[in-house]
Amino acid sequence: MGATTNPVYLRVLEDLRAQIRDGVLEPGARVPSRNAIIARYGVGETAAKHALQVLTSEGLIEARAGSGSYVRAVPATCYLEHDRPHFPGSPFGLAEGRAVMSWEHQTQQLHPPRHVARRLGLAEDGLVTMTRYLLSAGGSPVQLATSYEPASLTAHSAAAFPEEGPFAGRGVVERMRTAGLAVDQVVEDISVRPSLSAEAASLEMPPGTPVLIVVRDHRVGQRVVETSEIVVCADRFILRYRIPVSPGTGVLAGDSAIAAPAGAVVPA
Amino acid sequence: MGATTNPVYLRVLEDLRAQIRDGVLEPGARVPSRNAIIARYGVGETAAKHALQVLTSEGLIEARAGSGSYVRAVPATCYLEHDRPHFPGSPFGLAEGRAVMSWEHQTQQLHPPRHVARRLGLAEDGLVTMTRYLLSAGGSPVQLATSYEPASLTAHSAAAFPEEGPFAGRGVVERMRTAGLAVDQVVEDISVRPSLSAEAASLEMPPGTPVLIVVRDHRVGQRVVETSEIVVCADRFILRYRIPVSPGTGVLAGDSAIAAPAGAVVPA
DNA sequence: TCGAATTTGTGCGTATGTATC
DNA sequence: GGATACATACGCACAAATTCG
Repeated sequence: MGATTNPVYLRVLEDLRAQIRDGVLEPGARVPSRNAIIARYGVGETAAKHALQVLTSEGLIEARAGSGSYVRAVPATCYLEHDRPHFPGSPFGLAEGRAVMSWEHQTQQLHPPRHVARRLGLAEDGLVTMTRYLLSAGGSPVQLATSYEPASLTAHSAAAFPEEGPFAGRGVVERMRTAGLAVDQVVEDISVRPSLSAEAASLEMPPGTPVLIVVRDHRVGQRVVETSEIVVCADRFILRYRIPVSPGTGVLAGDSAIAAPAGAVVPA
Repeated sequence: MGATTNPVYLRVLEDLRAQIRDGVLEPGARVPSRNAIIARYGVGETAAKHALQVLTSEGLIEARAGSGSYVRAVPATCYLEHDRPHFPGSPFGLAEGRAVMSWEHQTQQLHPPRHVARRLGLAEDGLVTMTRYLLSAGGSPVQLATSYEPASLTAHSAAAFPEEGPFAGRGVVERMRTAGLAVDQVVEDISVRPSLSAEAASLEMPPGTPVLIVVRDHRVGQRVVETSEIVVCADRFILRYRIPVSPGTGVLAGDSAIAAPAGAVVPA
């Protein structure tokens, strides 16, 4: 029948969603099968199918043909603390100290994709140094990061490559300093999109489930000297920013701490 | 029939996706209807339906009942800058100065949900002051925020209610100061989940579409004196954090401005 | 202004292939 | 091999929204 009232599948969908959220259906637990849903909720096959499909596309359940649908075992959502010092390619580290973070990296020089060239303010034929990172903890992948910097900036310095030479793994700010560039601002843009299949494979997650994207620019004045994209699975991780509030002052100190005087707080 | 070879709907799906990607179907253009797909590709109704549905869930097209499906003209994703000073209930403001942000709010006292009580370190029967905000720009809703603070903290001060009296809209830090509480740290946790139907209604978006959740705590030492949840549509908005790098120093000053000095500022 | 045609949204049943147990 | 479950596929029906003559 048509939907004179609320759609039938919505009733099933929201009930199951609630059960998952509230832990009635624990991670790894089996979700009622199509036939079970038909019987329990008194709906048709289409509605049952549709509800399960939406839950799948939301990343809440995972369907295994021949077996059943299961609540996705989210390994206890993890906090990624901004600026755990410090891992190459990313300013985020695991909050739990025990989990050791390891990484692989791979650097090459190439002509960047257009959107990167635009971010860096580069000409068509400009060369960039691109470094890919895969950060893992306890054997399972956590973050994917891709960093771009104009090759011309560091070409003649000891820091031409992020992960080689005396400045390996020392961070963008310090490396840029050796090239005479004083980074004065970092901008991080946080967005969400469905994962591409390549990313999903690297991060060992089902393709299409949402990922958090952090695009981070290192700037010298208005000029962007490095830009990177950090990809993390959105349902396993929470990004945590800690913002100190200078105790002496009153007016919105907490909020403005992020935009104002780091000088007073950070040891020189 | 079963899928001995490639699924039928995939042929349709990938053809349409390619046409959208390559600009053959421009933003705003009409996508072939169900019947048109059936005729043109020689597939059944199910396949046509399924292909269109996947394109919809990927956000590539937008379906209007009675009219047709159209290539989605992405509504120019908007930046929400952290700490545009300053809007009640949220530290995020629109990057574009022109767009005026307006807000409604509503305050009441009640016994908080468990997860809030836990965050605030409150007993079972504790009372909290809850304020809901709906921030809009140009007539359309942008952010939904809910703030909780223990009623006992501000009960006897002039700042008992966030949006009344002399401290209306002055921000959490300043209001807490009048109650003798020196906020020294703000923690923001960023996560993603599918929108609940109530949220979706308030934000005028389709239910189930992912939303960005920012859980923000104001802390005095280890004690959380205010906690709030900010909800924004993940499709349309990008959260932007600007982090200043103190020019004098080298070692990751920019990054650590946000987290490292915690030892010096926050009492363990 | 009204009604017919179109299109999407939702719903039903059924069938086959294939993976899992 | 058999039972179960999901993926894909067909067709059909009706409600609600839109469009257009």
